[in-house]
Amino acid sequence: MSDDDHLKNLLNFIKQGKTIIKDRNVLHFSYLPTTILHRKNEQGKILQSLSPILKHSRPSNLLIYGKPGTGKTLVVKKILKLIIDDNAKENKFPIKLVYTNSKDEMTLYGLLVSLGSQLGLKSQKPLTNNEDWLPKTGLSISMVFNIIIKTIIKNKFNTVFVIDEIDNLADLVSKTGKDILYQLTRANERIDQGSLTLIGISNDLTFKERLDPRVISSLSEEEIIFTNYNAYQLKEILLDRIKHAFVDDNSVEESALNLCSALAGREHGDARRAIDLLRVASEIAEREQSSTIKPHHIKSAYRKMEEDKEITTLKSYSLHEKLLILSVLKAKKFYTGEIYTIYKEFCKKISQKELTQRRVTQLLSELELSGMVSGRIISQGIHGRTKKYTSSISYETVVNTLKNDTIFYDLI
DNA sequence: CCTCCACAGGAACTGATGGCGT
DNA sequence: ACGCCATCAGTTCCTGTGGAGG
Repeated sequence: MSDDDHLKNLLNFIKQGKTIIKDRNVLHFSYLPTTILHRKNEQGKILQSLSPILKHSRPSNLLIYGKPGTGKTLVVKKILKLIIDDNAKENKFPIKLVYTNSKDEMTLYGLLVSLGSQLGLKSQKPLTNNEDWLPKTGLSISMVFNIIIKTIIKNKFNTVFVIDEIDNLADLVSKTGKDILYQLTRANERIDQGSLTLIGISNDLTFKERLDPRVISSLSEEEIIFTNYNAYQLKEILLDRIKHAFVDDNSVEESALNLCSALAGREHGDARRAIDLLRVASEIAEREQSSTIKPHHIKSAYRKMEEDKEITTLKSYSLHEKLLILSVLKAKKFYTGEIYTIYKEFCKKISQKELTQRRVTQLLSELELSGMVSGRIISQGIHGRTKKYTSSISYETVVNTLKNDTIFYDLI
């Protein structure tokens, strides 16, 4: 069958209404109208610890842990929406909810500005002079912080700051040496009108060890842990989505469903991944004009997602990082010294100035963090101590991704 | 038991960028 | 036009170290 014929067939298939997907949106993790299953306890706890805010007194700060795809953010957003809606009805005193994700804001400054703009601070200079505003750049961190606190006091806001992936922020804080987290947790001492509550969401259970002990004591007044979903729970979550997403409840074969939840359960019980997997599999099945989703659709979806992830990360790398990946693949013994030599040859071939070895080890560590390569420190006695790298991405994938880039012509 | 290799990885610094107010 | 401020890629200089071989 030619490509054109296949497309025509598919068009007919879709026109005849034989498709299996009814509502694609349901197959996205963050699609809210479906229930958040197995999180009753956690929802209750969060609501309880936030309840003082409804009585106009200061609730305790809250720290929420859980691996990715355990529904932390979803649950928090749901509860905050509930509180806001309820508050809007009674309209007694203003509650301001502010959500930021530290991953979206790569810098401390950006994060604070994001918080500020959600409090209603404008980034444009206002016409009247006595109005507060917050420029997107140019101020010192402490000035931005003071403007935010001033706004809270002036408006008597009961503010809840939700900081997602707060571990990331903690890293930023320790890198820059600025004490923002400490100041945030203690800001209440400066606020006589209104309040400030902090909800931190973290993927990393150990991140607290990296914090200032003063911050820990006030930040973790309450802690809630979202446990990983097991395969059985994942299956129930998927079943719930299947009910809404597909034309027919039986569109997903039992064995495929089991495989899907097992594959996702193996990787830290990540519901996001389970749902993504199902979505990609259903798209593949539809393209094959199959009436049901079979296990092999799940398998090819799994492979496709793995490869897609590798390709997108690879593409996002800088030239030197790409060169280093190539060097690791071309190396024979995989030691840092050898990789660096190969890398230098590559640089000479394409007449690029090579980076220092120090920078290269740093880049290699960064590549290791993102999972592109894995390294192991080995000691060879008199031959010194080094690190041995292996690439987790295949040579073919790298070549296929980089071959369109003319600069790599001579290297692959 | 000591030495000494071949790096790992921390700290401090530089120079460029980009945007602010005055 | 100038001084500030934050950020980032990259450099320079440095100390630390596991264990084979003497």
